[in-house]
Amino acid sequence: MSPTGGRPPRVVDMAEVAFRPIRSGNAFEECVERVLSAVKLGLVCPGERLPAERDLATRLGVSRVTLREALRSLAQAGWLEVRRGRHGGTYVLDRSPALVGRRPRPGPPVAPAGESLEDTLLLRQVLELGAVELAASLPVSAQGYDALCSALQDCRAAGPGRYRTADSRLHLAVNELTGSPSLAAAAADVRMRVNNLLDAIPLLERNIAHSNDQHDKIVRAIRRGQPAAARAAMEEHLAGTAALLRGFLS
Amino acid sequence: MSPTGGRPPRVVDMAEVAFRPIRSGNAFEECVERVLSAVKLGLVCPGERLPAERDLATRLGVSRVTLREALRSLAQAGWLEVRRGRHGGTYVLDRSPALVGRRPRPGPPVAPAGESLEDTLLLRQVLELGAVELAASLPVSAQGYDALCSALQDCRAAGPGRYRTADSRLHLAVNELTGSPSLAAAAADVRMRVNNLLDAIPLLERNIAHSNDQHDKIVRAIRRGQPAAARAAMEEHLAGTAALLRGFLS
DNA sequence: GCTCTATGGTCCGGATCTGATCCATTGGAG
DNA sequence: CTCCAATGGATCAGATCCGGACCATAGAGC
Repeated sequence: MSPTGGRPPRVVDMAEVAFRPIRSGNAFEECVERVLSAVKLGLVCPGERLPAERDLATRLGVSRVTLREALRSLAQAGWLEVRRGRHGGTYVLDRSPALVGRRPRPGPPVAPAGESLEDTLLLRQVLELGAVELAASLPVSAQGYDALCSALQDCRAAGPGRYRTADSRLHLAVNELTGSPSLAAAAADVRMRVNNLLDAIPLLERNIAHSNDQHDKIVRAIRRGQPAAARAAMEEHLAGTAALLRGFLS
Repeated sequence: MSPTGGRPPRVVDMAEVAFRPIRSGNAFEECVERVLSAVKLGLVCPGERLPAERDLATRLGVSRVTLREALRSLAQAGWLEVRRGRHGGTYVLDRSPALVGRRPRPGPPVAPAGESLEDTLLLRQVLELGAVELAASLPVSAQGYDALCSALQDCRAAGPGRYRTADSRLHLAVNELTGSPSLAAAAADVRMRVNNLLDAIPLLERNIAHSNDQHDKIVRAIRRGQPAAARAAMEEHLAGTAALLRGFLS
């Protein structure tokens, strides 16, 4: 038996990992999720246009009919606007409808279980720490650094309503610096999960100021090529959010 | 006007990350891939039984009909054996058919592009280094340590035909120690990608002996709770495979 | 031996998704 | 002004997939 007196360390059944669900839902829901993520993560800014339906459907590996239903839903929900004609397309609206007209779901809305919380935070820690260390140990391209600075300034300028998006964009920019699409994709996924959790807790001015200072540190360390410093700064940054989430969701 | 000055510069189109394919193929192919992965990664050992069809189909989020087609394919290919009756089920066969009757694919079989190679190796580095560091900094349960030792010995005992599987099982056991299912799942995914790449290069006795020594180091560091040492040992271990792959696939 | 139970084997109606084709709208190019 | 190109809008036949029901098989327990 386990000699630990407290809570026994959880051992995960290996088959559980291999036989996890192939598809999270139907294609329509997946599309909504993806496009909404792209908007919430700041990958497509307000006023910008999404790829054309035919293009986007191909990229997502989904039929155009299915994609259109998803876009129509997001348009009805107030996230997107669809225009026809020569320079038509699907545009991201400025005002996020998240705070305006959200009908509350009937069932348990997101249900961020405590177990899932630690899981998400652990994965985030591994990915973001590894990525920032890698990014700081690589030569930074001028383009990459520009993107970083732009996101950094955007973070400072952003009000509370846009902070989560700007913050996400900065972090994803860091992950992109590694040059590994798979790493960036995994980081984007876990960031979306964290954002969903953060939606359940308030956004405090003090935390924003604190975060901005830490962002500065991180970017500075990357520019100077100091992996250890970058990692340490990121670790501190992540610990802040983690403590906040644990406090509110436990 | 928009509070953000201009359009943010993009080093890589971030949308590439957000709008990657939702589904890699049809459900049938996904099932084949998953089950085959579980076998190749040593998550289900030869002679063991897979979960019942109804159970497995539910776990994979797939209809039973679709799953059965996948299992039938794998049975025809010589990986599985299906038995009926009271204690029936789908059993993993002893002899891997990988070396026996594989018809060569017509098109470019796996096409491990150089770009994809670096991508995979980078993601693996981040995940496995982060995981092993985490595992060594956590109290190791008796169960977890047993699993680790079992996999370690299996590695030593395994002949060249079974080495890749035993090696994978050991690494996944390490990742499981973190207690994060998402992390373990991500690690399993990237390990499968690495294994597919490794299938294209020969397996040398010298490398096996070397790997076993490094495995010892890693497990020892985890047991003693030395994150830095564990990370260093794993880094050396991964560098070996990485160099091998770069040498053969460039 | 009989029955019970856990498993695989088979089939069908209906939901979902796809690929393709054609139409509608709009602003720019000539 | 006319035409064109790029886009969204709409529809349909067919493929894929799912949920459920029922049958077949074979070992376990009585």
